[in-house]
Amino acid sequence: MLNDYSKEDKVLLAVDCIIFGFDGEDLKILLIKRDFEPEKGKWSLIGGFLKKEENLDKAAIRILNHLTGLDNIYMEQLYTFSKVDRDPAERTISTAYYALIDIESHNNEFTNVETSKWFSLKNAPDLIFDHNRMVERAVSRLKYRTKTKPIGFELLPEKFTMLQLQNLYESILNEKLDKRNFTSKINALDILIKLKEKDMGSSKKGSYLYTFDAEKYNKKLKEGFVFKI
Amino acid sequence: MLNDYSKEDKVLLAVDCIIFGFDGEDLKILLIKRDFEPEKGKWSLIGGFLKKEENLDKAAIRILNHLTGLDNIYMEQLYTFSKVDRDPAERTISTAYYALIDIESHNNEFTNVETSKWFSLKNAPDLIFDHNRMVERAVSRLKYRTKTKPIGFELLPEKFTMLQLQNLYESILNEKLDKRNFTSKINALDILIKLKEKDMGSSKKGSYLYTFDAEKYNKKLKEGFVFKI
DNA sequence: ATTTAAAAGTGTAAAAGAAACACTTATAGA
DNA sequence: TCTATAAGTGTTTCTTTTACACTTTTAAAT
Repeated sequence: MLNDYSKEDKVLLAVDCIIFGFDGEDLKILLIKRDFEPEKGKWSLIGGFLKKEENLDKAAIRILNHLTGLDNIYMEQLYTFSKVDRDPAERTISTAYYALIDIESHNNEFTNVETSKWFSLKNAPDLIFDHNRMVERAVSRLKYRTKTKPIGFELLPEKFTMLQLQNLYESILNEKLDKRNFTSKINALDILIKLKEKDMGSSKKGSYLYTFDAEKYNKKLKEGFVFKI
Repeated sequence: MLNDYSKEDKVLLAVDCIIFGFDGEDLKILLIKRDFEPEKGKWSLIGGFLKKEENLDKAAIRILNHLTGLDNIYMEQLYTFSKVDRDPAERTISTAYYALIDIESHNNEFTNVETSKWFSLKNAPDLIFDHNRMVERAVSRLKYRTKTKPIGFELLPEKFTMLQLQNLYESILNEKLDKRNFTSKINALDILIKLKEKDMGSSKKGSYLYTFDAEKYNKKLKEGFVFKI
């Protein structure tokens, strides 16, 4: 006897992406203005539908790439939202993903969307459907992840100053941190490379640039190292 | 212009449940022997398909209740698994949920499944499809949750001893804990009620029984209390 | 009645980690 | 050469976590 799948309901499975960016000041999300009904003209996350021949991770990458031109971006599945009437047009389920991108280095890549815009989390507009709840959940996941995985670097340029890193953590965790304690904590992790090069833009003295040493981090991971901010 | 949903692929959306139980010794999961193809005769999580008129939480509750008779059970959505060929019979996506139940008090309720069985996590059999990976993920989520939310009590009888609680935490976290440190940590949380009653089964002296004080916990939550083991 | 055995119950000291805190240095630009 | 500005740097205090062992209670055996 074969289980009879044919009687079961099939549904549309959407993928929506919360795209986080950081401009050195504020944590931001990328939103688009919908140019189709329902909810035309309102702000929304970018999204699309899963195709039969791809898995959700692939769909998320495709959708992000198609709408923004972005490639090779950190993404993580967040949660699947399934309220019956979440999309008034049709019964859809949506699996939310969040993505972390460095705004600076991808500044010119938003080729396919005229109507996309970065918003500071604090003054982001109201979103369609259940997208506000998706963002909420993404923010709290991001807080947790940045404390336990070195993913903050995904939001920064390749080279960054200690102050930029601290500002990033302060924005994500939504709290002020002590400069000396932060610096020594980060240094104690021993997963950054301090460059000879300085960023002279922010002060007269200039401040040293760092990069994340992914190789060293992975090596330490294997030896039982636990990342913890 | 309305977005044309009709061109998009629809898929079967399954729900699979990792059911955790605790017998005072080991952390266990409830599995069933499949009596239909594919993979007939192999062990599997319980599962079913989402119906059009319900959301995933409801589906998970329905599926758990239908196959086990269990009701009013702690459940949480875990992750959505979507590998293209995860089910060889047909393209299905599966959202996994995990449930926590107290084995003792629900001992006689497994009415609808002749072939269900509790397995210690350590010597659970190999499972069909991607169910092993689901269990892995559920275990790690459970570890995290028990450290940060008072959900361990869901796995214990209404009244329990301090030692039972410690054994539970040791099983979930997979590490030995110090009795004195554990007791004072739990007492410091101040969310248990110590009963006059003793459990005389485990020793000559007998050990005091406790219950979780959900009301007090919720009141403390509102005042900013953070649960942390 | 007394002894025995077995788990329950309890506190303190040492170590580690987190938090608070302020002055010196380097350098561009005036 | 003076000035203004952010960068860079250690120590002390407090809090939290860990390590550790003896006494108490009582049922069961003698």
